[in-house]
Amino acid sequence: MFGLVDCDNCYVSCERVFNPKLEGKPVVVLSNNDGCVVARSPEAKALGIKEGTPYYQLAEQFPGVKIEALSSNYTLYGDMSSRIMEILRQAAPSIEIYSIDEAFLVLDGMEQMDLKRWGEDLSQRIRKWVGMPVSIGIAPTRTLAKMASKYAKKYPAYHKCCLIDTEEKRLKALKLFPVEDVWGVGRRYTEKLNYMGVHTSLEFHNMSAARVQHEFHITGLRTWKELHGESCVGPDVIESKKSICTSRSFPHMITDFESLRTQVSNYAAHCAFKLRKQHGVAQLVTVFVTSNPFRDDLPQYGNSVSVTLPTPTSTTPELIMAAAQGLQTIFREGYHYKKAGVIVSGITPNYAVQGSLWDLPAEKRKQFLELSCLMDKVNHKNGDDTLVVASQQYPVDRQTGKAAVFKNSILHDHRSPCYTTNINDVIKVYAR
DNA sequence: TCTGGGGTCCTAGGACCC
DNA sequence: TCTGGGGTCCTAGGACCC
Repeated sequence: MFGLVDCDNCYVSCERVFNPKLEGKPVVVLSNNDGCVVARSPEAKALGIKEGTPYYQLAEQFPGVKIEALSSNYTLYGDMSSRIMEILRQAAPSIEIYSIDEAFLVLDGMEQMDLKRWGEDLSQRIRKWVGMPVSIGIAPTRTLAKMASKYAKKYPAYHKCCLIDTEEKRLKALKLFPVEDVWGVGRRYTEKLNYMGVHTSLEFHNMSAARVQHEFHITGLRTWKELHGESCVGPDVIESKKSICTSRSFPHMITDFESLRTQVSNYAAHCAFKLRKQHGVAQLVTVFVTSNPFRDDLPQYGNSVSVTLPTPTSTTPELIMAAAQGLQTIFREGYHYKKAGVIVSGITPNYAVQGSLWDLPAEKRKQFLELSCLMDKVNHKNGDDTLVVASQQYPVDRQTGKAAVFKNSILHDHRSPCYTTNINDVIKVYAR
């Protein structure tokens, strides 16, 4: 049996733990730059606020309604998440962390227990110890466990835990569950299934395996098997990432190469940091830029390029240089750029690096690596971006004397304090 | 004025090999 | 007029997830 633990309205619930005044009100949490809605309280959902709604449209769509809007605070959510995961680790034989607000539990050897009761207790414990409401689904496959958790979330009578452990329950659950809500069925598959006259997961379940395989390939067939109770969707427990991406939209559009290069340098530096953190090195650096697709009045442009490094590396200077080199080949004058990003891939462990004839001298790389690790240490101790490579803050604004990077940094005007990780934030709150 | 970020997997088709 | 057979690897794009 598998369990799936899912936080209810994760980001909003995190905020409410430390600000109880938000209870019972429509609350939304916004994406970077306070761009659009990424999380909603039940009250906000009831109002009809859709996920992904641009923040500025809320006032137009809901005139006169008081909606609490908060900037996202990932430091807080990440810390709350790790507390919950720690409880799960102690509760289950093994867990697979699936995302910041979800984890699968592998319940091997617990089949004889009263799993319904066990799940209800676990949910209550998390609520009591961390303050987070969670819904739990338990079933023979991960896909069915996901389905069960949605039932647990929707119907209070389940007491936060829904168990699918008999044929009867499985078929009943399938019958009442829209196929588009099945894990593994996205927008495109839904369109196709609806066109074929399939609307509930039971109808999908009743299709022939051959037909499913033909129309939806191996991925669709796996989902189909999972609904039949055959476990075949892997946990994807990935110790180290196969690719690492850092990308951002800019609050103000960028037209000049220097400013864009500054942003790209920062993203490359961040990728390098994440890479070192997982003890990896990357062979490929991809840079992409796009204009603003919402501005019909402006010419559109988007492009990407990959730069292969002679030798895989994780040093900040090398990855910045590769990214800047890539940017040079795709940058075009005359466009208003809204977003850029850097992806590093071809990742291997850093102990198995194959050298190259055309490489940097070993001594130079060693220096770069030592420098990068030193930066990590200083930045960990004193805060992000205490030490940066010069190109990350170039050019300096002649009027203000401030670096370009600060001129275009992310906006988050409604961010809550980092209650659990920053003592200064906590002191400020109490002082108020 | 203002529209997010970060991943994985699969498949088809092209390049290349003998 | 006619131009083989069998394979691997890589990449872009499309699907999915949160």
